Amino acid sequence: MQESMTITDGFSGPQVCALVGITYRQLDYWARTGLLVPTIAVAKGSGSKRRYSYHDVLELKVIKNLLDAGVSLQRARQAVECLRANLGADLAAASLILSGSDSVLATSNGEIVDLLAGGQGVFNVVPMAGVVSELEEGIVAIRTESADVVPARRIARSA
Amino acid sequence: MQESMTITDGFSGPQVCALVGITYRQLDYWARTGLLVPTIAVAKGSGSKRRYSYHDVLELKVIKNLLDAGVSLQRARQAVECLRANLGADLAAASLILSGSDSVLATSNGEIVDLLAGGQGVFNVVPMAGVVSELEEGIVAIRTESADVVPARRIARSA
DNA sequence: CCCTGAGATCACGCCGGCGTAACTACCGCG
DNA sequence: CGCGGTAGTTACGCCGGCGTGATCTCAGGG
Repeated sequence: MQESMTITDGFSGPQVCALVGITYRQLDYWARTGLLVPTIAVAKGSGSKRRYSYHDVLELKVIKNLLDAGVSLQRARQAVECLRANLGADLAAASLILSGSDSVLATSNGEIVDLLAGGQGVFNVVPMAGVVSELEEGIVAIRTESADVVPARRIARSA
Repeated sequence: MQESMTITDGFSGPQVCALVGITYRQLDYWARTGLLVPTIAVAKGSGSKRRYSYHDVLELKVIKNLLDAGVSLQRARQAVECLRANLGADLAAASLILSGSDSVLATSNGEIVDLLAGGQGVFNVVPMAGVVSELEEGIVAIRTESADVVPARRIARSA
């Protein structure tokens, strides 16, 4: 998926909103307050376009899931930092765990159990497999929609 | 601990604040908005006294821990409901898990792992052992303080 | 009875998060 | 160039949660 995407690709603001299931207002607010700033291209004024990477979108999806679980944006900030510190990890096989001011990407059930057993306070656990698969489905869907539009034009050109 | 407490005992508002680590304003707001209404005695106007049971205080401690983990009051409401539905459970050996609109008191690591594996979305996990032990320590402490005051009077009386 | 301490209540306002509508600017096409 | 579509920006206000200070009421003691 990522391999087929070049650096000039990425996702527009509205695309991201559709993929992640959030309002444009939310996305804008998060960009403005520095929670999640697009890594490919920031906004340069009215009429310009932000550009988000695959990893940006994944992070946003995690934020959304945390919000749905009643977790605050402040706390979600911690999750984003952890994910950005683990850019190369195999996320689909991991669970992101927030505990106090620590954050861990646990890669086995044993690791999770150990963390929970050693804990005081509440843990927020984000199984990443679901996040990744859901996002990939969404990306396939919008790429398919875009492809539907483009080939029609190309057919017209060759005829 | 609970056995030594009769129905007329319980904890005052300010005692609860000290035990749980919250402000009076918070406690008052939660009582007024119905998040956690004291079960022994509600407020009956200015100058009256609320009275909280041990289980009330335990629930409040869970709420506080959830807040500290960035979880919203709305979500904490779910935790309270689950705990109230399990009044007789051995809480010290369980973990409270919030998942979507479901809540479970898991009593084994295997159960926790199964829940996490079957999940979409984010889990809030509250290991109850820490909550219970911390609360019991706190209760011992305030009972000790109260006892310090009372015996001194009794010594004076026998001398 | 009066006073004091304790607990509850009231009132105002702050802050975060974001809904909603209107406005601005950019880009591409004819 | 003009126009329309699209995306970003601005502005106002709502709501939840609660800090802070002032006020009210109850209960007990002198």
